[in-house]
Amino acid sequence: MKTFETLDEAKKKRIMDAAIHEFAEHPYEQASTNQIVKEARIGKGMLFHYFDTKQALYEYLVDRALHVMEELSAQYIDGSEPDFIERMKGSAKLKMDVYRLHPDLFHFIGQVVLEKESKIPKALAARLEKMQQDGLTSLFSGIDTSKFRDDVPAEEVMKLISWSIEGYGKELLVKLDGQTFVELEMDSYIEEFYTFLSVLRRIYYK
Amino acid sequence: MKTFETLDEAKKKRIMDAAIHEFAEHPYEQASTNQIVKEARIGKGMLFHYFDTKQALYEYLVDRALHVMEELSAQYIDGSEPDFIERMKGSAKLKMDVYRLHPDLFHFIGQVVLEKESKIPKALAARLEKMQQDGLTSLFSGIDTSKFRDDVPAEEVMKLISWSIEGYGKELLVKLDGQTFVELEMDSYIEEFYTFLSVLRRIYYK
DNA sequence: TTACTAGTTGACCACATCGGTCGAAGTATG
DNA sequence: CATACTTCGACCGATGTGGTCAACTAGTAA
Repeated sequence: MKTFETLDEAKKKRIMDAAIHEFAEHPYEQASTNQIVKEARIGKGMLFHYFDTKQALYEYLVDRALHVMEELSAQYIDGSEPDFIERMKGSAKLKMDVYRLHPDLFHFIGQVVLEKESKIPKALAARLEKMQQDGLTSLFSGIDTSKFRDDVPAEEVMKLISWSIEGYGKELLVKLDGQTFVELEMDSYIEEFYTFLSVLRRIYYK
Repeated sequence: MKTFETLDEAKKKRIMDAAIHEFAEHPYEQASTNQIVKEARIGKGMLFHYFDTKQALYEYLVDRALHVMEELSAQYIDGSEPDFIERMKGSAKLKMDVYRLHPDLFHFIGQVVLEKESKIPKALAARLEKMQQDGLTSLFSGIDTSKFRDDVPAEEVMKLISWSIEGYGKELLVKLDGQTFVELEMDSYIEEFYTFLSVLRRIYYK
């Protein structure tokens, strides 16, 4: 790990991308260091020179992934915004940007969470749990529920809205699958998303 | 395969359950026949006596799975029902019962669909595709859209409703996770589900 | 030129697991 | 006792694993 940090950025990125990609697609035991060095176009020796063991590489990646998510979450999600849909908008944009900039990050973190017996030290596990916890509370607490229609419980309104946005996002991902994003196109998708949110507002707000 | 059909039901079920479970959790190449015989509590020799190869076992399982799904789909989904939510109700009940009676069936079929280069012969692949196609059309075509509220396009109303039901179902699964189902409890969940549907009706119908 | 260093490689190691085989032991029937 | 049918799991060659290490390269200093 000592020498890894001093590598030129391009090679560092190649290695981390390859490793995150591999760990995103397979659980820890099935993820192959052979596959990682092949995709990163480095010799096997180098990987074990930078990281003494597969486990050390894994923990390094989890740490970096959590770091990125922590930074972005703070940046995108405003816990003081009382309007539910407005807050969901931030969360949706967060997801979109993560998908664009770090396509494998969500899958990677997902795999870490799914791991049967946690492969990570307590300190990392705690950060991971905190992130999950914060993700929920920062979305659903401190919301001004008086704006919602009265004939459905506020709790249920929030669930229905988030399920709808989730479904919309999933459909969008399928539509975008494989497409290379030009910024201009992206803007039109965001436009469409905002109209979708206004529909939800019409349906679920007074 | 000749002798397999003549086994006593209990052993047959043990083997099929074990095999479907294994193929549901891993893609074809990673699924282990060793694991299957262990879980089914039979010797390895027997498995390769009933099915000559892993591939033959796999194809047999896909055929049986499709058979079950085809039967149940016909039984639960009424393509002539013009009310959208009513039709979704049938589909939701189908899913619930499959989860109860054949817990690994959905995952198994999902894995078959995900397989990069299809491991199944054309005849099976065609049945699989037909099932997926029918699943979509039988849910969304021939619906009486005049009942929907006018300020949102009918297409979008149907998506919103199905996303909401999907979210509800997923939450229910988490709640039920690990719980052993007593029929009585089950009824109360169905009751709750019907109230949920009536909420959706209030929201999305005129 | 020579000597030393730092970076890099992939053949190689012991081990595990894979799909599949097969000789032998067990059981039932005659 | 003999014959036939089940059943088992040790075993096979092939493949893949995380990790090592002798050897090669390129640059620098004397």
